[in-house]
Amino acid sequence: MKYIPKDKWFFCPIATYLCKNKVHMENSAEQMVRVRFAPSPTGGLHLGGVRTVLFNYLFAKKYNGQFILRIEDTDQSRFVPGAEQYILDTLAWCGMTPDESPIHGGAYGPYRQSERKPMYKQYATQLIEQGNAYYAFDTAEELDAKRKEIPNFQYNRATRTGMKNSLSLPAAEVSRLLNENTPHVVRINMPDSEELVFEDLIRGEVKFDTSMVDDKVLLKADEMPTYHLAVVVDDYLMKITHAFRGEEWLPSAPVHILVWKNLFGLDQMPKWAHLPLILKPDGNGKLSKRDGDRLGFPVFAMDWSDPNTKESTIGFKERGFLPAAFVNLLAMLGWNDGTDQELFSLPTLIEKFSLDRVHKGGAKFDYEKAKWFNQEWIKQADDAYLANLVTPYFKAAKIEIHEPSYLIKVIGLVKERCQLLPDFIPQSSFFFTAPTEIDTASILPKWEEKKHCFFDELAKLYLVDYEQGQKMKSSTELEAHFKALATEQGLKPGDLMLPFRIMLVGGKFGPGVFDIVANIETQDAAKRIQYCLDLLSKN
RNA sequence: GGAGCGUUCGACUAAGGGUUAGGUCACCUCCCUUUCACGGAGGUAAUACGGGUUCGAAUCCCGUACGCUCUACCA
Repeated sequence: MKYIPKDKWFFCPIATYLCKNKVHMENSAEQMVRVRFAPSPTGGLHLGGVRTVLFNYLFAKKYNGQFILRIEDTDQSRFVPGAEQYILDTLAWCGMTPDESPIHGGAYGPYRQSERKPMYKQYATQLIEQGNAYYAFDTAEELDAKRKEIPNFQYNRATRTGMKNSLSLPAAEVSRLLNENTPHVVRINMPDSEELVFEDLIRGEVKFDTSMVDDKVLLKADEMPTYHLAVVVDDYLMKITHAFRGEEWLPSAPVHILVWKNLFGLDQMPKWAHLPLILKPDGNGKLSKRDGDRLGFPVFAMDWSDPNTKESTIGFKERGFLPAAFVNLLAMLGWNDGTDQELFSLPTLIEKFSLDRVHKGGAKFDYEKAKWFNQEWIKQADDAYLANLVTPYFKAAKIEIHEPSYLIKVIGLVKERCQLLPDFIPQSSFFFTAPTEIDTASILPKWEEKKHCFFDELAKLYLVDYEQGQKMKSSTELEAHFKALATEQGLKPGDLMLPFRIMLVGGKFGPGVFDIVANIETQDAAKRIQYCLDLLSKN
């Protein structure tokens, strides 16, 4: 294909033809793909939520479409300050920038439902006029009483005649109540027995019998829409072509389908895709924040502290996950590309993503595997990039970094043994400061005078080397020197390695012993040897 | 209770009528490294159950079981 400037390809018939926009869009081939993520800003963004964003984003970008963020804040009683900003921050951290949002703007705003309030009532009125909805005057108390009285009370065609609404009351009474501004809601009028069928992009054909669904509230007493009305009206007004949401929404799909049918026509309706749930590692339920607290892993993308309850919850970001790893592991929960590949960058995901490879069944979250993904991404990550991310942890641990290039070098040496960013501290602190905790217990059993002499000698030689300007620089040189000295004294080098390691790092961990000596100064090494020797003498 | 959705190793998944049911994480063994990790070589381990259809079923059909989601003037 010849190159077509991006701003020109709209006008190029060949490009339009080749453009992948039209996949899954059989009924309206010219439409631009538009998807939305529509969270309610009530708290931290949970794994499942971020994955919904991801699939939206991947799909949109795959087809050169637009990804919209719409804030569903119709429930004023659940408003939580900061939650919207948190969502924005999370998307930014993950690298999934919306094309349109409350802060990015766009041609279909406003993007907060609370600011769209005046737009909904007319649609509710239209439904009433068409006979697809009705006024209901029952108070919350009356409904509660009803629910107590009848165990599985449903407001539906069987019960609505016994309730206070414009279907059961005489017209004059209804007008009176309306004129007196009696608080009321608008409920959908579920038809008697109609089969509602739609094609779910993931599950195929899904059928519902309207006689089984109840008369959901569409417009609340405060004239705010419920989700059921808002999702339809806004998806229509914002020209959404594909609607992705969690599987928990499937049972209310018939309500939305019916509203679509009666308001805008089914041919205007976006394609639905109900994503499988992310399940808790043990048991089978939907993963909740509680499970993370209980099992010791994050569930939210980033730290969240609730301004009302003051409760704070750890996030993947602050636990030390790389955004690339987080996105990668989320993508693999319910999707794969059909090959054995598991490591994908965001651009690769965009390229490879396909809805027909999304699973139907829920996926249990496995924190161990999540950490493996992170380790893989740490291993691939650029050392300077990691240095940046890790610096705050060093500050928190009160370890001073004098020379950034030294940090970068150290990171290259230790990164393959770190699963999470904070692991860099124990894995590399000894490159900066002498260990304070020495695992002498691991030395003592095989300790002997000969070894003491050896190390005493080694320390002296290191001091000499330092004073002469550090002639021994490379780890190979240091190793050769060490082994020669050991052999000279009739000792097996191998028997000295573990004690030496412990003297330098404090325990049985860390990179190659001579890589460490080569990076700290020989004077420093000498000091550590002496310090440990003193400790051992005391035992 | 009702409706809807789902069900392959412990976990994530591949295989869409014919494979010794494959890979990855975790676990175990060994090699490398006299640490840990990385890397390498092996190992344990699965088609929920019962009927069909078929020469042949994880795969198609029907039941059953189990699980989950929903069943608010919450999303």
